[in-house]
Order: sequence, then structure tokens, then C-alpha cells
Amino acid sequence: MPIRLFDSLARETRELKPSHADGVFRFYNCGPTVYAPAHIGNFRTFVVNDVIRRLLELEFGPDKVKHVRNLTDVDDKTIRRSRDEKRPLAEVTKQWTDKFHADCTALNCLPPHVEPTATGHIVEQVDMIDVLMKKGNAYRAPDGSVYFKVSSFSEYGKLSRVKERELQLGSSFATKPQAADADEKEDVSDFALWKAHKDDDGENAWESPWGRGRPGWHIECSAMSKKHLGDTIDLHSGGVDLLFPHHENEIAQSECCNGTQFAHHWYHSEHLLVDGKKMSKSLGNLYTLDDLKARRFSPQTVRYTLLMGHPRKQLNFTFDSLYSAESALGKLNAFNDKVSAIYGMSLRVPPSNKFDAVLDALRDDLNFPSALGELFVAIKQIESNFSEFSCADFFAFKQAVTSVLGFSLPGIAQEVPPDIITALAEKRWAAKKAKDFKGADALRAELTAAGWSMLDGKDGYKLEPLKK
RNA sequence: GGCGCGGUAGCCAAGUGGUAAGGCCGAGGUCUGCAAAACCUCUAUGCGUCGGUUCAAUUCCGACCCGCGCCUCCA
Repeated sequence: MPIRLFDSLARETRELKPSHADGVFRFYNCGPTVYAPAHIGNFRTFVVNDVIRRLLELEFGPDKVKHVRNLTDVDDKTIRRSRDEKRPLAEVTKQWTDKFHADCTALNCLPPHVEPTATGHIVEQVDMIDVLMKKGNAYRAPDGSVYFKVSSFSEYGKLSRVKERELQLGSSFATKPQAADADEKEDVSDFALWKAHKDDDGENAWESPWGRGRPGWHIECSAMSKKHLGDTIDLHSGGVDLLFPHHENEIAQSECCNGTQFAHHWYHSEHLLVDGKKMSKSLGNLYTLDDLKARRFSPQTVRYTLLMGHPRKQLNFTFDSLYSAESALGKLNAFNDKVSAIYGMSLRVPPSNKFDAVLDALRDDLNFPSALGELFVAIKQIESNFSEFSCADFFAFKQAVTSVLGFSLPGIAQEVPPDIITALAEKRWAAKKAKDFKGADALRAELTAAGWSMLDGKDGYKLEPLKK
């Protein structure tokens, strides 16, 4: 079964396949702006894209997928932070790039093959703008900024249907405040390719044929995609909010510059909501991985939570969903422990292909809820009859859960208890062995009061922190 | 105002023109000094409302109600 994915441009579900002769699937995924910790809404998109990457590698082979994800390390926000903190831009972006990488690792997101930065590709961006100028798709404004001339690209709006949007200049659209650069542009829908240097930009400026300045936001993806993947890529993805104007503008720039189709396939994942509202930096209702770690939720639990909903549907994040995810993941871990211990005994049993349905659900437009459902169906069948569980089934389980869905098993982080807790636990264990159950119960109460739960096994015990 | 998405059990969430996957929670059970874990069993005559098409609709069509996103930086 081939991988099929909804295409935002064609507005239908279409098969994913490499279009180049070398058979390498070219995948570009819009990355973060590195000026603050990414929140779990951002990570929903990155986790979804990580599963796409993993699925592509399963389908085409690990060396037949090239995954590029950029880092936006120069823009209004990064510069503002650098100015506010009186630190060089590169230092600020390095800090948050490192943090982003650490969070991605914790969430089991595979690093992209190339992770280009905007500041590392100034030349490529200037070159591209230069071509657009020469072709008449761009113009230089009096202040030295360069804008893309939207009216020069007849297909502008094909992704977001923006033309239909502008037909009605009715209510809120017309009452919006004018953009700061409105005076410089020939038309309100034109967008900046190159921004002339302003005092607020400080040292963050580069020379160009149009004067000192810095690149506009959209051009970086077009330039970096072109450099690392070529003029035409197989899949371009990001969050829905990038659909307009970012991706619409990328199409305009790239197709005008290169004279060929930019991306064969466009994919947009929906937003994560918190308490029914979009999670965003401006609203301030965001959680970072660290916020959740502080409440003792592991990154694996977060990953599971982010995969509980269909990626093209908004997902409402709640602490209930986190608890639910944690329990489900615990079940997966328990199953894994069990079958890891017994699978060797079932070498002669033929494969049952019970886990095929999991992968097929994923191949069918990334249906995570269905895939997770099929996973538990398979597990339940196996639990009820281990005699038919084969070695092949074991590997199929591992492949689906670990390689493709990208969970680590065991995924429940074991927190090391403080010495005083361990001492209490030792005392209780000794009391229990001596059949002093009264004493043992009293010590359990002490542990509970201290926030720890003691789980007795046959030959020992485990300590787990109680959830806040 | 325009563009788009959604409303399925206490919560989350798939799905199909022929009568509702799965997870969480809850209840009962097995096990256990206790507690937990693990496993087993059970839990929607019903899929926002009202009409229509059909032998048959939650699934198709229409209207309406409600929620959310985008149209401005944004995953």
C-alpha cells in the first residue's frame, strides 16, 4: 500500500513518490524561528513531520529520503530579542537552536539531513532576488527595500485562494491598520524580499546590490530549498498558519525565479489548541516541554499526546489527554516487556501480520488515531493467545511503535528518588519481610506523604513519584 | 464580510449507505499481607438540530444552531 497524503494545493489525497530519476524523495519542512523555546504546538507539527519522514524511509529506504528543515535565525523577533538582551544575534539564536535540538531529541524526532540557516544563505537569497529583479517580478522601493510584485505572477493565490479572499474587501480586512511598509509598496499584497537596514536592526545587516539590509522572511525557504533539494521538491510541509502568506509567497518566488513547479505536494498540519483556543506566543497560553517535564510528564507522553488526533484536525490539548496518553503508553511498555521476554520461544510460529493494519492506517493520510486503535487491537489479540505470537510479530510490533511512530520503549522516565526516600523504602521492605505489616503500612503512609509511591514486586520494589 | 475546518459515549477519538475501532476514566473479576502493576469482562438502539433522497443515513443533499482556525508575525 503506497503512502497517500492530503495535498493542500490539489485539495485531494494523493500518493507520495519521488519524482527525480535518482529515486531520492525530496522533503522540505519549515522549521522554527529560534528566539525562544518552542512550545508543544510547534512540536505537534515537528512530530507529525517526523512520522512522515519515518514513513518515507520505510517506504523508499533510509538513503532514499532527503529531509531538509530550516532554522530562521534572522527576523524581527530574533533581532528584537537580541536587542532587548543586549547580546549578539548569533549568541541568542545559538542558545535557542541548542534548546530546540535538545527538545527534538527528547521527543525522538530524527534530525533532518540538512538544517540550513537563513544567515548562512544570504548569498543564495540575494542571488534569487537578483533573478527576480531581472525577470521583472520584483522592484526596489525608494528606501532600498525590494518587494515581490504579486501582480507579475498570474498564479498567485493558487494555494490559499487568496484572490477569492480579496474579492470581498468588506469588513475587518479594510479596517486593519496599514502595515509599516505600506508607503513603500506599490500594492498592499506585495511582500518584502529584502528589507533595507533600519536602526533597530543594529549590526544585523548584509551588503546587497540594493544596499545594506537583511532578507525578508519568505525568501529563505525558497533559496535554501533550491540549494539543498533543487528547483522542484517532492513534498513541502508546515503548519496551517504558514499556508498564507508564507507558502503562497514561496511558490511565487520560486516558480518565477526557477520557471518550474516548486513542490509536487503540499502538506499542512492543523493547530494544537489549549482550552479550545489556539496556542500561540502572542496569547501567552503556551506550554513548553520543560513546563510539562516540571509536572513530571515525560517527552514520550507528550509525543503520544500529540499523536492522539488526526493531524489535519485541530487537537485540543488538556492535562486529561496527557494522563490518558501516559496510561496508554504504559500499556504499550508493559506489553513490550512481556513480549521481549517470551518472543524467543515462538521462533517457529509463522507471522500473523497483525501489525500491518497499523502501518496501513499511517499510510492512509497519516491516520494516527486509527493507527493507534489498530495497534491496541493487535495487542489485545496477542494477549489473549500468546501461543501464536511469532518472532516476526515481535519485530513488526517494534517497527510500528519504535521505528515509525517513534516512541521509545520503555518510555516512562524513571526518576531517581532522594536518599531519604530510598532509606524509608528500605526500612519498609525490611519490615514487610519481617511480616511487620503494621510498620510497613505506616512507612507506606510516610512515603505517600512525601510524594512517592512504592510498588512491591516479587523480589524487590520500585519507587515512583506521585503525579502533581 | 470572505476562505476553511469541526460538532460521535463521562473525557479523548477513528469510521462506514446497511445498523458504531481504539485509548482514558468508571464498575466487576483474577492475582496480592496492604497498596499498586498486569491481565480478563462490562460500559453509545446512538453519531449537533430540523427537513429531504433511499428498501436502508451517523455516513449523501439542504437549511439552521454551536465551536475553532485563517484573511496581520505565527507550527
